[in-house]
Amino acid sequence: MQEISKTYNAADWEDRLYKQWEESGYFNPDNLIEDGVIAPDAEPFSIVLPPPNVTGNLHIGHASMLAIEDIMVRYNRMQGKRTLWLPGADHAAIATQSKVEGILHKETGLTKHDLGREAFLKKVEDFAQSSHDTIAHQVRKMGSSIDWSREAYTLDENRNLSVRKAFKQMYDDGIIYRGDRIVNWDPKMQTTVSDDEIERKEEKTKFYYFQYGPFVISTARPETKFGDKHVVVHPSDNRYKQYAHGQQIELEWINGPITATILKDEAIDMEFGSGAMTITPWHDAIDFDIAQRHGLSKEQIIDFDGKLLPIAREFAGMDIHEAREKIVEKLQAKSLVVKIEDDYIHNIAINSRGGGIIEPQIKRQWFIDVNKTFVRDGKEVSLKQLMQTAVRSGGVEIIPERFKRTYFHWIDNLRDWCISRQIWYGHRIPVWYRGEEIYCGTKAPEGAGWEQDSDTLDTWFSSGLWTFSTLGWGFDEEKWQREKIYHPTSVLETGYDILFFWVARMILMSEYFLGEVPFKKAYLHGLVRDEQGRKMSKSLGNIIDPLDIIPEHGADALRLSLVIGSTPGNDIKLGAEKIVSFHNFTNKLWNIGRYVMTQSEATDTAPKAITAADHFICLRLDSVVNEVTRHLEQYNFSIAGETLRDFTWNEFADWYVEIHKIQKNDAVLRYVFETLLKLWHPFMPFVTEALWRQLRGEGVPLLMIEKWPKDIAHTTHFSGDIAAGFGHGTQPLITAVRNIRATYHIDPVKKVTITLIAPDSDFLTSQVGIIQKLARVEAIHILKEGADAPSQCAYVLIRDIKLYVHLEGILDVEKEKIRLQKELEQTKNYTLRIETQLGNQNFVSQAPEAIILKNKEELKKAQNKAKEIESHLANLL
RNA sequence: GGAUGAUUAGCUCAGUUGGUUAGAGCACCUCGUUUACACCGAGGGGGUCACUGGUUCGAGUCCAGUAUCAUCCACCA
Repeated sequence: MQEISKTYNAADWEDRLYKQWEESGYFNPDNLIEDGVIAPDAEPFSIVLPPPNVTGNLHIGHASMLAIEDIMVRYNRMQGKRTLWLPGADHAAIATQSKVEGILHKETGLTKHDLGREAFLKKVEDFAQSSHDTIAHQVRKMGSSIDWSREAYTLDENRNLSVRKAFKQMYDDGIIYRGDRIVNWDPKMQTTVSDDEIERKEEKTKFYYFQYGPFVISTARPETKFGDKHVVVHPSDNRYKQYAHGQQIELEWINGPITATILKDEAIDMEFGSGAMTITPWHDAIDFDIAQRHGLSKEQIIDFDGKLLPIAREFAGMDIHEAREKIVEKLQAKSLVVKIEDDYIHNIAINSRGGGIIEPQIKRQWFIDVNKTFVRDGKEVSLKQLMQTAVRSGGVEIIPERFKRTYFHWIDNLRDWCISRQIWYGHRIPVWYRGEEIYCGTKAPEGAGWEQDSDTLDTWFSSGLWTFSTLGWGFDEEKWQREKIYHPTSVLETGYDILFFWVARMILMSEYFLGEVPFKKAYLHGLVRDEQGRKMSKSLGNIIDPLDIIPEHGADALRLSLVIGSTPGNDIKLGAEKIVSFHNFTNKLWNIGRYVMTQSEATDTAPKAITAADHFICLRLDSVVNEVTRHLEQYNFSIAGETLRDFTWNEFADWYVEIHKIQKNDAVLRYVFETLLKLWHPFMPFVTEALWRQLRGEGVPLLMIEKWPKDIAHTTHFSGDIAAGFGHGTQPLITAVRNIRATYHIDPVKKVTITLIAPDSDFLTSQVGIIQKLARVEAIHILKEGADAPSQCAYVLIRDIKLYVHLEGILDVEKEKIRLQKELEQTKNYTLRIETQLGNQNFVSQAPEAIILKNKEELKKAQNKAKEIESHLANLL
């Protein structure tokens, strides 16, 4: 037996073990089949890694995502499924370009235009590559059992082919169109931004009231008002009923007299300001809609750099922020200013991807029409409807369910998706122009003189295809045919913050191109926050970097602290203390292992005899196996982990191991511990694998591919009557039946049979109907007092009625044991037999007192009075 | 303005279709170093489950309202 360190030193093991796993090839399901670890026709289980942006390092949120996904993947692999976890990275077009522009400017003072498209793109690619390498390293550090052989990038050659195929198909179907529409223009980054990428920030500003002919209009942005020649009021606003819709008036405005037209439109809020407003259709989405409704012309006031156009006359060429005060001065000189408020709170729109203040502009862009209908399975549907149906029908189950509402609400308000961006880093739009000719295809058209559209696609267009573009769709038909067994993927695990950006768009794309959902379940995890619940950010200095934690505490401790205490859709708070406590736990497990190793040999598989304590721990283990399995199936990772921790520490280590010191049963000790290692493996892959190798020797198969424990080695038989001890004489019958149901975990839908023994049968007869209905009782037998109690029953006393519930075959062993413990002193007329199968032998125990011995009290005695306990236990055999 | 969630021990949180005396980890107090572990063990204190009503034999759990906090969506020209 080799010397084993007293404490677990994660750093000594982790890299070595990861290398061993990787070299085994078992992260790749093909190898699992080839080596006979799983059956060739095994059920697939697949997850795509939400591709991290190549904008830098992974943060703690990524670590949490990796931990949860690795639990699912390792668990399902051990369940014998054909398990694939497919990695990749996202080019994050606008975010990455913006980041590199920033670095470039800081380091050299140059802009991307100084370098030119090609040279700048080279820089971005270099940056992306180095980010990618960092990320891949970090993903490994977390212990992620990912199939690196299938790694993909949203902007690599293959994905480009998928994107082109997708674009062309949508273009040919008329789903993608080009149009002049109002878009969110970022003058700083010189690109459009989608509605979802906009962040709003409160700003205190001045608010101006101007005289506009007979009307008073208000605005926070006087600089947009040059071209306003329509004043709009609500149709039912009595203040303006003397004016007719379409009526023209002459008035004095910023640059002289103009003719304005009065419009009546219900979009106006009568309560706000004077209830009258002028519109600037080119620079405001609502004004644009009003103008569209009334067929008005639109005029651009501000150029794409944020400067005023010639319509502003002497202000032309001026930056809009500078111009504002000057325009107001001019209006003041003309006595057109009615009032100026100073503390007006108003929201400004900002490009959340590191850009500037959004200026709405009308621009020719590419859009995906979400409302256009097409024929699918003989029915007219739109993309919106496809997205709705996928979730409504249960094809995609969202966990937690409440996000369904958010999802539907978002779709209801969804407008056409602007997919073109005026940035360089991304998939070029596969459209070519030659004069008036336009060509869309997966390859450049033949012939000279064609020029490709200079815009690129929104990054979410390519990530929307991710579940199938990674499996060969669009670039390798043979691969796709082979691998589409993994589609739809089993589950998508990602943050709720990208429900709209990504989750919804994947559903859109997959439904459109494949006619199926991209994943069967969407598990949405929360954000990781600091101890005080604040977002982690550089400026607050509260960032926990996974790479700082892992060397000191180990990846396992980090994983546990991110999983335990975390429920889907809720943010989790993480502090150093929590990590330390799980570090202590990994060490605890390590030391239990040390004890097991010094006490037993790998050959200890069959026990010579079984004591009551052995039975008890085996029974408990079985119940833990069942609970943990159930929780994992239901995505309750936190509860699964807690159940395991409580059992491992409080029952196995503190109780059974102590008993083992007095009364050794090495086979049972080993059996329980090795089963625990398997159960813990998905949560803590490193320390469990390290212990496994030490317990079994280096040459053995990896714990990673061991079979998940599920064998129920224990059966229980109860016979005789069991007294139920609640609410004697105080509660009505229904309550009693419900109590028994709850106590024995009887399925509420399941009907039971009850027997009542009472002196007053008339009273009972009158109650039969209601009891049957409310307590879901199949049959009620009423017996006269003095009749014999039926067997296989629990009974309860209610006043002077004895109620018996027939329990054959539906007793819950756990609950029953606990209850038995309490009832022990009062009732003696039962027997309890437990059979335990270990190694090919059956062991039978008929010693109920031992099963219900008061664990820790007995243990204390055992420690203090070893002799006494020894004889006590000996008597039980 | 609309929506969603949270409110349980000093702190962080469990509590899954309503059911015996509301749990855990950390922190705190007492005792103990007995060969797996002091990164430990034994024991203990501490909760009007935010508030007010309602439904029920029974409510932390279900319903209505209130308060505080958080997040998302829409935004007023």
